[in-house]
Amino acid sequence: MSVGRETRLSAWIERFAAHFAEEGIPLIGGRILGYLLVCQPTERTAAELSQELEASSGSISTNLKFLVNAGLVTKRTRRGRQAAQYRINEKRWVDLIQRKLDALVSVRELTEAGMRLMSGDPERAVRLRTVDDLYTWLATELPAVWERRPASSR
Amino acid sequence: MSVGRETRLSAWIERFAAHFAEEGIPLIGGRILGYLLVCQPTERTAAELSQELEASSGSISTNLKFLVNAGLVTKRTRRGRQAAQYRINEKRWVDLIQRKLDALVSVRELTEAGMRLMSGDPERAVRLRTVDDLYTWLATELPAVWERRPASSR
DNA sequence: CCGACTCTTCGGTCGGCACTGAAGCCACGA
DNA sequence: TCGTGGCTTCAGTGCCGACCGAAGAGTCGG
Repeated sequence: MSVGRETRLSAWIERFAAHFAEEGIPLIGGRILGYLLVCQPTERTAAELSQELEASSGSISTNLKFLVNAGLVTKRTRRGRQAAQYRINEKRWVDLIQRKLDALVSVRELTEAGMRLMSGDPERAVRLRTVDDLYTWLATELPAVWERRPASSR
Repeated sequence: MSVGRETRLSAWIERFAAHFAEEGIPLIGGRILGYLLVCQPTERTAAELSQELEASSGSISTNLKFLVNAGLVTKRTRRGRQAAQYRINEKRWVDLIQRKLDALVSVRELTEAGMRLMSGDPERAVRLRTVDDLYTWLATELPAVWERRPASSR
């Protein structure tokens, strides 16, 4: 008998989380994202996430707060003493990518500042100029491409 | 009297290093990069870097090895008991950026794998599909833009 | 082979971040 | 006002990576 679907899914979630861990998102935060992208039903309580992902209630709370704050997860409260429900807000994934691109392009401000300090000594600036040219090109091209992204992602 | 040029330059180097520290490059490695981009003359020995950047010989050695390995710095050895000279290899800065873009685009492989696991349950896949579509779009657009980069950066 | 100099390696230290779990807080119903 | 249950906060722990500096390895001229 083959490995069950759920086992393969949790392996996928783990890879997913590992990738974003390299980008600075805590492991448990990445697991929450991966899990909420594929779980059925789509909404989960903090307690369910804690059990399913085998993480402490504290970690779940901290990471949910972070993700809700980033807009990637939506919190839905209910009347009564019922637990709040969390679901992925996949429409906001664009923001994640945009932040990445912005970080890349923002280096240009640094190289520009450096070029200003080097003004008056062109010879000394040639190395920095090569780098500055690159980021200047990026800063003009990337936003243009970004604007042309499909309407479905807005 | 105003702040001297060298003081302002080291402040710039510090900002430069701080930016790349957020991207995972050790602080001292970033300082080396910033310094080698603007120092005059363009080549420096490890001992000079150690003194100028106030870092231990061990840290300088480790970081130079890392940067040389990444292609961003070139090591030039000389006969006699002379110390090797290091200089920035600014032409390879494109590689740094390419790695960044590749990392971004590579998420698509993850989302695709997830979509495959979800095949047979389209309803359950709708959230992941939104994210997958985004990365698929990125994976087609970014390489195309990258190819159009100016010849001066190749 | 020796002495001088440079570079790398490596144990040790330090700081910071992720995570835990318990205690406290809050919201709600009774 | 009290009790119940869920959520957040926070001190404590462990781990990992950056950094240091000394010791060792390598390299060359004499």
